[in-house]
Amino acid sequence: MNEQARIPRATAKRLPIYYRYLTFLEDAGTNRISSAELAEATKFDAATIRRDFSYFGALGKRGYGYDVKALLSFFAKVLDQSSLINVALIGVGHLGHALLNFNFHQSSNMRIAAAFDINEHRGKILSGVPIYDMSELEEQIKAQRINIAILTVPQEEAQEITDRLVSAGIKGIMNFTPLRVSVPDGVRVQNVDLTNELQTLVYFIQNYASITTGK
Amino acid sequence: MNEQARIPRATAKRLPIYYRYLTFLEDAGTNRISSAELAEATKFDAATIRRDFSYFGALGKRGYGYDVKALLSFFAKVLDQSSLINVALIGVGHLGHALLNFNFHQSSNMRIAAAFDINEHRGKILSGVPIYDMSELEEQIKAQRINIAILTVPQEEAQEITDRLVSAGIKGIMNFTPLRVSVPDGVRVQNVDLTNELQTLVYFIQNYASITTGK
DNA sequence: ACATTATCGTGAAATATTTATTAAATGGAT
DNA sequence: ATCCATTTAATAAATATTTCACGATAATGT
Repeated sequence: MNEQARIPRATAKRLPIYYRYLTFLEDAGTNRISSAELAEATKFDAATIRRDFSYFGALGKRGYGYDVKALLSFFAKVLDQSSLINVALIGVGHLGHALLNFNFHQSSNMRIAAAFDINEHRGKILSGVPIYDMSELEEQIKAQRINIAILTVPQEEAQEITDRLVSAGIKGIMNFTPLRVSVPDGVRVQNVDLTNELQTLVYFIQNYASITTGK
Repeated sequence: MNEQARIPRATAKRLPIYYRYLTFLEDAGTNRISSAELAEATKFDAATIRRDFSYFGALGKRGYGYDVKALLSFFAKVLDQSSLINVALIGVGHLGHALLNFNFHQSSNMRIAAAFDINEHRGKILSGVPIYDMSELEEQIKAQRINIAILTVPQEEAQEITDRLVSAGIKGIMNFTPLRVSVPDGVRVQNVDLTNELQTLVYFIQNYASITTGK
């Protein structure tokens, strides 16, 4: 049932969550896991989990569950955990600083390899990451073959910098600004809008009182 | 509640985004806006936007578009922008610090009114927000009638603190930890998992190359 | 060896969401 | 005043996603 027909997006978004929990289980020495236990930990419905896994083939054993090691090494391949992925951070303000200290590498194969800001920090190394001046953006991104960027600049600059990122070869942007930036086809933007998340939370509390599940 | 049939969740999540853009338009002195223009700014499909608005009744005029002021004041009511909403921040690490400096109040009716951490910062005031010791959690949350919390504590403590928050009356949690915490019915959790967002971005870039839209 | 139990995989049903289509209404141009 | 381009609202169709329900099957216990 495979030949890699495309996986539903909703499933794709859950993949990293499964992956992380599986690494936790392996570290804990757990050998087997059922969809029901996985559901308990991830808060996704057990049937959803089985369905998700089934897109990749029959990974489990009936009456038994899933073998943690096997599942983990399979998902490691799916998520391509084999190589380190370098990411650029654009804008080293408060949030940028926090992200520099946020150890992505600890629980994934990603790390911030370069950060950019206007003058203030240039030349410094913060949390082991060199800070470059914005003028070096294209040069460094190309030289370091980075194709993912985290954008934490003031809203006013977001579109202009996005354009520069795209022309430097960036293919994915995690956008922390409230502006919905425009990008050409082939570039993907993941918006992380903290004010919205909070406002949505407030709205749901006031209007959908008894429904629990987030995301 | 009201005679209003319940709005789809997908729509509810877009509401704050519409709201913010409408405030921007009003500030800019724009009087009318079409779904197509709104689509350009928000990156949602114009038909989706019209459908979203239509759940609230006929807010627009055919052949004309939407009146910015009218739409804005309507959404202000829907999102209950009338009163200030106090939020608690639990955990003042790097990310917590960034959130203290992140001016939610500027673009919404929310603000962090109290922050909690173990000893290090207790008694201080950071970015105008008093920092309390974790031991005062229940007391302060009840006294200040806070029902939303932002959780940026180490994963190991997340569930225990969540339980305390819930028993103190918290109804909504914006969870920055990778742990999927358990909460009773009536409490809503919004997970913001930065590592996941990045990993998802990587996955989409590698597997869905030409599809742009995020979220 | 056999029964019992656990648990997957999946077709089908149910929900949810987006997109296409069309008729009706509006404002502005002629 | 009439026509035309615009643009919504409503209905229908198409997609996407989740959930149900159950047969199939592996592991375990007797």
